[in-house]
Amino acid sequence: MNEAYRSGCPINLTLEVLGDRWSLIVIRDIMFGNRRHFRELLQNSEEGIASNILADRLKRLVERGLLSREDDPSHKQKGIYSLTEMSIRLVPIFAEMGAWGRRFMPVSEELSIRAQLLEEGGRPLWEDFMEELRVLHLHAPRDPAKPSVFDRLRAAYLEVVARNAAANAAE
Amino acid sequence: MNEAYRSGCPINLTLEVLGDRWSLIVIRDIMFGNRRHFRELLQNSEEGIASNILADRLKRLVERGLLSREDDPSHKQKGIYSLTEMSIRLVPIFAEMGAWGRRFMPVSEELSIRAQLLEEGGRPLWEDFMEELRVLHLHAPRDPAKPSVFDRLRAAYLEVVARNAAANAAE
DNA sequence: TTAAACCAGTTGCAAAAAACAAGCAGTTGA
DNA sequence: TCAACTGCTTGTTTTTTGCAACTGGTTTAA
Repeated sequence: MNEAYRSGCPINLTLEVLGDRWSLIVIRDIMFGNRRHFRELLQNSEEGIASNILADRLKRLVERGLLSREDDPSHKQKGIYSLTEMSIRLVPIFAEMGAWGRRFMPVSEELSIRAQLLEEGGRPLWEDFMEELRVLHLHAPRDPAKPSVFDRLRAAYLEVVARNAAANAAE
Repeated sequence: MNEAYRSGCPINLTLEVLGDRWSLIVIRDIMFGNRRHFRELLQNSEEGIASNILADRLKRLVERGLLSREDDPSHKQKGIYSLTEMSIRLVPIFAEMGAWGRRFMPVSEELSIRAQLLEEGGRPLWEDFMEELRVLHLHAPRDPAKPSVFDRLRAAYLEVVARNAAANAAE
């Protein structure tokens, strides 16, 4: 019943919905890691989110329209979480946050290669990626001629992982 | 001494520094409202920040390099808070957050006119604005030929405020 | 058919952070 | 000299976070 916002400022309102240490992490994992189930989000979490926090954030994000939840037809207990148009449009914010983090924070190569591609690709790439996310999460029709940005980001990430694993094995 | 980050992901690292409900609000007020003293930030706060939270955030942001603090020569007790290159480079993130907030959240006209201009102006305007912030906060040399983005944002805001005040008075 | 593994969470508790209200000592200007 | 102003601090309550164990149901494989 607490629908009173602190102010009508767009920055503030964005912060009131996303301004905590976990909400964007959850959306990031769904968006870039294509994790769609509770356990996937919990167990593959790079940052080690706790199950109660994850449950709370998923609930809140669904309530606020940033995620949707459907039952998985293949398993009675599984739920499938999907992005909505609202969260798909966070791509530019993620891209800018990634660029800023890469410039000023001690990022790891493996985890920042995707941010680098997103930064270099610029807005046209972001638009392609958002269109792909709509196909993946909103059941929008797919243009089969277009190469997948998602696959490109994933391939670049796996390449760095493999290269570093090989370098470590050689030591 | 808790310098252990949760992960080396750029998104996560950005969130670890800025992912709370007040840090970006404080930077926003310094950046767009040109509030440079503690009391200015406290008393003009649209969202009503508490003094202990403000003190804590200012301290943290200075420690992490997002703000700098100098003594005000005109008043022995006053401190002047300034943006750093690190926080000036948040302009694109603010612009994207503003655009997202405007699209999806119940923003007020008065407080979103600046976000609108920033969105419409795009990256060239952001660059101009960042250059101006460097003049204002980093003592960088000013190009006198360039019209001030800061003044344009401020004028647009005051115009909306005045228009709405006139409309209310006429009722 | 039955046991083990898997599923999405929940519960209880301690610690940390946020929110609120009041107060403080030094500084300034009249 | 005194009121107003300065950047905070202190004490208390409330809320959020983090951790670990647990729950009731489902699926899988022997």
